[in-house]
Order: sequence, then C-alpha cells, then structure tokens
Amino acid sequence: MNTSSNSSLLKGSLSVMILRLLEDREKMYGYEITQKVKDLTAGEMTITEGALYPALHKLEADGLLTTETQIVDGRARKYYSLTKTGHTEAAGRIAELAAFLENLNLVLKLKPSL
Amino acid sequence: MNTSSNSSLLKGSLSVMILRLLEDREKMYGYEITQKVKDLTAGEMTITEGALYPALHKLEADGLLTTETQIVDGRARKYYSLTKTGHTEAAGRIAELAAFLENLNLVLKLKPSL
DNA sequence: TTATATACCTCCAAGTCTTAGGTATTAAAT
DNA sequence: ATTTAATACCTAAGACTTGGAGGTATATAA
Repeated sequence: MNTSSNSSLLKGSLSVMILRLLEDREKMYGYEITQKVKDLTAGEMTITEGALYPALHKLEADGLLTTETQIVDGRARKYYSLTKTGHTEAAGRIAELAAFLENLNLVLKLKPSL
Repeated sequence: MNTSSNSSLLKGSLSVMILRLLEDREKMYGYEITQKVKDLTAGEMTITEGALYPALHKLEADGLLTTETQIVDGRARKYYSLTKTGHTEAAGRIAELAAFLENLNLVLKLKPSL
C-alpha cells in the first residue's frame, strides 16, 4: 500500500487491517476490501492486489478466515469471514498493533528538549 | 523490534525512528539508540542489533548519515549524525510516516456502524 | 469496439526483520 | 580468581511481506 503517491511503509499492518475490517463487516470479498480502504482513507491508501490476495490466503491457511464463493452478476466473488479463532486472534493482533503504535509515537513525538 | 514480548510488526519504521532521534540529538551511537528507544517506551520496544546496524549502514550508504569513531573507556563508539541531505530526507520521511499512521488509524478505528 | 470497472489469481524481485552467531572491553558479582 | 553482565561493534541465513508486472474473465459505459 502507499500513502499519497509512494512506497510501502509499514509491512505487517495489512493483515491486521483485514482482520479489523472483518470484525465489523463479518463478510467481505477481496475487491471490496481494496475499495473500502480507499474510501476510508479518501484515496490516500491503496491496497495492491499482489499484497492482498497472498495475505488473505495466508489468513485462511492459518485458520483465521473461511471462504464462501458466490456468483453475482456473472462474476465470482470470494467472501471471507472470521472463524472463531479468527475473532480471538483479531482482537489480539489489533491490540498488539495499537500498543506498537503508541510506542512508535513515544519515539517519534520526542521533542528537542526531552 | 517488538512490543512487549513478541514479533516484528511494522517493518520500515526503524529507519524513520533513527532519523527522528538524530534530529534531536545530532550525534548518537548504535548502542545508545537501542537504549534510548528502550527508555522512551518503558522497555516495551526493543531494537535488535541485527536490524539496527544494517539500517544504520544503509542510511550512511544513502548519504543521510555520516560517522565519526571515538574511543571512550577503551571501547570504540561509532557516532552517527545527519548530513545536510539527511536533515531534508528526515523531515520528508517523518511526514510520510505520520500521514501513513493517520490513514492506518482511519481504517483501524472504524466502528461497527460506520 | 474499445476502455473501464469489477473480480479473481500468481510469480519474481526487493526490502526488512529475527535469530543466531561472532569479537572485544570493562565492571560487578561470586 | 573467575564468571557474568553490561557495553559496543559486526555479519549471515532464512523468513516474511510487499510492489510490480503479468494473466484471466465478465459487464458496462463510451
């Protein structure tokens, strides 16, 4: 993903974002996730498909997500939802990321005098 | 680096943290950086040496840092400081990270109804 | 008829990190 | 006297994530 125009910044946050979105929506397909992130960030963050699909497949392989394919308007959609384990893991990983971000801010917000 | 006990979360933030610390301190050595981060985060974030030194060397190779070795108490210390380019780049990368973090929060803070 | 949006996928290269190892000095503890 | 902990630097191998490029296919709009 990127911010405004450029490069990848934080590797490791994508899977947490996916889990977070699925906590609220309980059923989403890949393309929908890319659009949702774009919407939420006013187009500033883009989830590339080359990152998204491998991430989804890994989460599924790890037992955090299950899939269900539907045909809508002649196109196949693969819906992902959190498993029981997925719900538990999601909460843990989100908390972990939140804690990390707080610590990151402690380092970044540091002023000249401190 | 880690939060509390575990794994790496955000790859890519280390070099920005280094640049940020050097904006304020204008001269730091590797070991000092690990300790500073530990202090600032109450021991919750640990910069591993296997990540730190390659990161410092890359920043130096990219022309953002210069080095100066001193012997203190019989031990060699390699001090790093921002170059002119380093100062400019630091500001840019910090702003970029800040923007990314804001967007990340837009995704993560999302409530069930939104 | 062509381009755009929707919708999935894989592979490769690049980059970052963890783990584990190495060297060496000084100070504290046993 | 000797071992451990703290200080201080370093590298190499492997895992993992990501971006970019490419591929397939349908529906709709231009």
